[in-house]
Amino acid sequence: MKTMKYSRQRESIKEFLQGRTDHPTADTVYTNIREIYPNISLGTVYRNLALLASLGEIQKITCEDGADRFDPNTLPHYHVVCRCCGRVDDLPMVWATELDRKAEGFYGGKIDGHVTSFFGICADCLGKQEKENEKSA
Amino acid sequence: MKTMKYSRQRESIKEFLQGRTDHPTADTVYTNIREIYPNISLGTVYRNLALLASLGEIQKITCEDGADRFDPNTLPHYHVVCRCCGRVDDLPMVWATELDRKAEGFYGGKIDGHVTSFFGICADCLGKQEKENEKSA
DNA sequence: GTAAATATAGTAACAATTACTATTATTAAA
DNA sequence: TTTAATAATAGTAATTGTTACTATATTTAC
Repeated sequence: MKTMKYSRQRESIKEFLQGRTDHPTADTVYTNIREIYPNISLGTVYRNLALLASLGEIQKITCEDGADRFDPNTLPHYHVVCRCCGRVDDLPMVWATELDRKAEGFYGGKIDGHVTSFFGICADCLGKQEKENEKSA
Repeated sequence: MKTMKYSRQRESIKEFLQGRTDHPTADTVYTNIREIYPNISLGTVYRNLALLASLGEIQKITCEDGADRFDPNTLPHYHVVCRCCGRVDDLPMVWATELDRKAEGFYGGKIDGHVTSFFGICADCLGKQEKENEKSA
C-alpha cells in the first residue's frame, strides 16, 4: 500500500502529537482532532497512528494497563508511569545502548532492541498524599 | 476480601504455572486446567491469576501485542520477546538493581521499580529463516 | 477532465478482560 | 454436626481497546 503524500487528517494527527509531551492515547488524539475535523472517525485515528508508527514518524508505547500511548519522540528513551494517576513522563536519563549486545550474549537468537519502563509515584501524587496525611493527623 | 486458605482451582492454577517456563497466557492456563477441572470458567482463571499476582505469588507480564502472560518467577528478571513467533523467554542476565535509584535522580517523584523487555528473533525462527533462504537461493 | 489509487466516515466485528448473579463450597461457631 | 457467615465458583453478560469492512469521497497521474 503506497502512502499518499498528503492527508489532512494524518498531518493533523502528527502535528497534534508533536505539540504534546504527555504521550496521549488514541482516544485523546481523537477527541482533540475532532475540534479541527468534527467528524473524523476513531478508525481513521487508529489507522493513521499505526501508519505513522510503522513509518517511524512516531512511537507507540505499550502500557501495563489500558490503552496504548503515542510519542512524537522516536529516539529510544525512558518512561516513568505513575502508579497513582497513570500519567507517563519522559525520563531524561542517558540510554543504555550497549544493553542489547550484552543481552544477546545470554540468548540463543538475535536481539535488536528493548524497552524499559519505570514505575513510581509522580510529584503531583506525592503532594496530594502528603496533604491527605496532614488532614488525618 | 479475606482469602480462603484453600481453593482447589487456585492451587491448581498456581501448580500449573510452576511447571511451565514459557509464560502462558490466561487462555492457555484455562485450556490446560480444564483437563483437571473440566468446567472451570475463564473468569475463575482470570480472577485467580490476578489474585495470585496481587499476593506476590506469581508475576503478570504485559506484552506489546495481545494477551498478558504469567510467570511463576516473582524475582525481577529480563524477558525476550520473539518478533517472529511471539514466544517469551527468560534471559539469565544479572538484574540492574541500581537502575531505579539512578532513574529517580532524573525524576520529580519516587521510583520503585522497572520492567525491561528485549525484542529479537529466537533461535527457532532464525533456523527457519535460514531454511527459507536456502530454498529460494 | 477522467481513471486509478488511496483515504475517509461510519459501523460492525473482535479479542482480552472484567463485572454480575445465582449457586456451591468452605470455614467458624454454637 | 447442624447452622450461619464468608468466600469462591460457573456461567453469562457487559466493557474496553482495537481492527475490519464497505460504500463514498479525495487525491494523484495521465
